[in-house]
Amino acid sequence: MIQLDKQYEPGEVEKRWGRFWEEKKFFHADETRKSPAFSIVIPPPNITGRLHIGHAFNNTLQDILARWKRMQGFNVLWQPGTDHAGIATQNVVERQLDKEGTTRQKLGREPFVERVWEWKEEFGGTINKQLQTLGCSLDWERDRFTMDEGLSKAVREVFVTLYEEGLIYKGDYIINWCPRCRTALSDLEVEHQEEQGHLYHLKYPFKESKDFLIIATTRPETMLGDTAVAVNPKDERYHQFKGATLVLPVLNREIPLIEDSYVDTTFGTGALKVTPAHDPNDFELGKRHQLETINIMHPDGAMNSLASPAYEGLDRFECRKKLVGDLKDSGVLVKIEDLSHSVGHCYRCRTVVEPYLSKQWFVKAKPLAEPAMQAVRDGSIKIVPKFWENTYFEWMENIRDWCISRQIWWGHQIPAWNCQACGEIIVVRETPDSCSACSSKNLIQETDVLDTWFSSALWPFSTLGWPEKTESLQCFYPTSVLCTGFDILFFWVARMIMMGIKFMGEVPFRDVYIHALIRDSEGQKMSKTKGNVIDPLEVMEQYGTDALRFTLAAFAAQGRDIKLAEDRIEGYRNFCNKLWNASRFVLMNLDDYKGSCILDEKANLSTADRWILSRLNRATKEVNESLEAFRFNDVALTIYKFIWNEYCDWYIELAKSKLSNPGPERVAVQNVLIHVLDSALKLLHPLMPFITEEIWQKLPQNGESIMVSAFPEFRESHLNEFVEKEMELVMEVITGVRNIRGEMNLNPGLKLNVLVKTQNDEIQKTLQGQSLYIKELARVEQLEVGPDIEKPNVSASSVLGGMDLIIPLEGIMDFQEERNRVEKELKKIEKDLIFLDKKLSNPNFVKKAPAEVIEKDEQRKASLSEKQVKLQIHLKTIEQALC
RNA sequence: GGGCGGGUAGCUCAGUUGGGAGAGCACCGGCCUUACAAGCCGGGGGUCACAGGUUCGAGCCCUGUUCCGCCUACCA
Repeated sequence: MIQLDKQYEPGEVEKRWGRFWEEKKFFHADETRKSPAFSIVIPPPNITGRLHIGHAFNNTLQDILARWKRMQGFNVLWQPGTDHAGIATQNVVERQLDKEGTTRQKLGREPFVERVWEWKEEFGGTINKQLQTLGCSLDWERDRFTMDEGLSKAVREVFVTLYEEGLIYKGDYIINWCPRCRTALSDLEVEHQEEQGHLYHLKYPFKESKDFLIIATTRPETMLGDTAVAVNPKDERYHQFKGATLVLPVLNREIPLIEDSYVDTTFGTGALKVTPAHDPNDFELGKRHQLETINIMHPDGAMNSLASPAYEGLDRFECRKKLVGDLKDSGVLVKIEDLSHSVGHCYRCRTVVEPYLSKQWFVKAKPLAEPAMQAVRDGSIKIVPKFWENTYFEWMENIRDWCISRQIWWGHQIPAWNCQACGEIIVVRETPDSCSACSSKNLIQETDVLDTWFSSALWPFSTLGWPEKTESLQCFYPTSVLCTGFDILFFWVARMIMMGIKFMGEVPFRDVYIHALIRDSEGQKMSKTKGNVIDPLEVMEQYGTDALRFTLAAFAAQGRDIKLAEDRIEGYRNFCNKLWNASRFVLMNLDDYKGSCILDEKANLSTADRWILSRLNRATKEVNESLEAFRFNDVALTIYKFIWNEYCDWYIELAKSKLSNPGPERVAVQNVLIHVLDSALKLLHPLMPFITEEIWQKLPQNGESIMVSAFPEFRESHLNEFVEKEMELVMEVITGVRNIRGEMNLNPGLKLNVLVKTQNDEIQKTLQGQSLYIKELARVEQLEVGPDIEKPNVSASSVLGGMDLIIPLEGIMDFQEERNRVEKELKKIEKDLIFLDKKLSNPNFVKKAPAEVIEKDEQRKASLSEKQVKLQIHLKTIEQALC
């Protein structure tokens, strides 16, 4: 006899089955298998990462899909791996060095990179272990890292090919520069924030006269790099100064007044200071007018010698302060206005980003973006929910070249070599030993590394062995679904599509499922600094992994953000326990059971049996359809309701009476109980893998694991609308009796006699046939059903659809309670009748609404009227008794 | 500046073709009914942000307003 504890204890169970699945290699995907493939690549978490609620959410959804498809018989690959996370990881190790009182510069490049590898070996596996704890069925044998050998080869192949095709180029441009990380950033890596700043108005005198222009700037220190002042050619205010020369204050540099239609006449004074080396617009302007570019800053954000000795060495913000003071003293500063404007910050360290002129590598984006847009347009890739397609197109249409070089050390070093003899740039797959132009052996490799997202963009095929033509690639590319948050739609998803199409000639995935992001209960982004983090590991510890996973699935509606409420987790923990106890009940009643979980189709099934089978099939249908459409919340809700509100609340209760006597009825009920439980566990398994495995292993089945058992399929033959109607009727009577009992404060233990008066033969037959259920579940002593039942004067009564429910209460009747109850109900009926009357007396409604809608309303009106009359009569007798 | 998402019960959220609004938690009343008190039974609670419009009929479709959140953008 199998015994379960009274409460489900997840801790030990989860460890046990996690190990079991691992040992049995159930997560392993075999590319030689014949069955159709289903593949997902994990959004590779950073090796610096620790499992946060976002990971838990993202990976739970993927695991649900993987487990579901696996049970459906697909050859499932869920590809694991981690990302080297260039800047983030470098920062972590740099902080470590800082504690040791040293820096990466002191250490030198190679030893530093060595140090990062050491760090990776020691701590890089954390996130994978945590994903295992979460139950993720990733194929760990295929674990990849964006810097491992194969992926590095892919990166090199892609870089060289793009360079050869002219899609990668190097040049001097204004880029976003983080002075703290001392590297370039792509446009995406800059986070803009609206901040309260100042607009400084400065006087720039003309060389030839005493006149001056007033220009406005938010970054006064950049004036040290000014090489012109620009006005709009249409701006009549400045026509008289055409061709004039100005003298830059402080430095006394002579700079020209130029005309360019870019200048907005309505902003400030309509005169714009031009700093080509420190502003992207000014840079373009400078190119158009062949202006000199003067870079006044060191890479760390301190001013250099070109900023004049007075400011050299000062940090940009100190310089601003000092300069403003000086300008004020010298009368150059006219006024300071408050101005709120958006300021860019480094997405890794929050430092204010500086537009900075430097030599960088870029990917020409337009030619790659075009086919990537086409793929979504023609449906080769489907984005779910669809509204994200707009955002995708919006960005892709305005895409700008991608700055891919980073001045850090941790990452893929750019495969380009500079010939020290002739200046040739050599970009090749294999490290060259001499210059292709002048044969010099004096070559130095480019020191920059690639943007981390460059290697991530190749993830769907690089992980499968590309550029080799591997069997894995053949089998699993294109992948089936990509599941991710919208925060990396541009960073990652769009770039994967571009690279996938370019290098594989085929989209990287068929569906992109974009889920919401998890926020705290205030709707704020969770972050350690705010202290509003829900730690999934703690939640798993406290409530169990299955409860967490189910909660996440239940919250996964297709919106934009999720405010996670902790009490919901508790609620779903209770659901685990409910399932546990239902199973406990079933197993307790299986001592003499010789059968299996397979439904005995020949058995003589009761109405309740056929009802639960019908309901099971509806649930099965819904679960499969919802999973197909990535409606995880519907999946969760459907199973929850089925297990709790139908299987537990009704079927198990209905089953009890039939279980009490040995015989064929008991066997049949045992069979249905176990069959439905088995199916429900399977439906639930993708969401709650651990508890379902634990219970399933105790059922009379001979499979190895629920995770490789067959997922339930919809069977139309098990739908039975007639039986569902019958049971609805039975439930209505039971609920009706309970309602009266509750409302009239009758002792729950008190056995009642119940009369049901009805003219309807079907109802009579059903209630008489199912009277046992009513007696058991409503605690009824005697049930009498018929057309000519006399209603005793002292009785509570309510009118249900097509029948009157009468409960004689001689001696225990509280007339006042009954009057309140009936009056309450009459009020409701009156309200409904007024509404219906209005509707049905509207000629337009009767003329235009579909016949079935009108008929439905008319029937409702008739039955409500009948109910009203009966209740009024009943109320009268109550009132008489009260007098 | 442009775009997107949201405003539904006290709280957190569902609501897939338009036919009188649902769940969980919280609340009220009653129960240790031998699977489960992390439970069972019953109950109360909503002008579906606001204003128009389309329609016989709108939480759902259209227009406008407003509040919250996000993305995007070269007005110094």
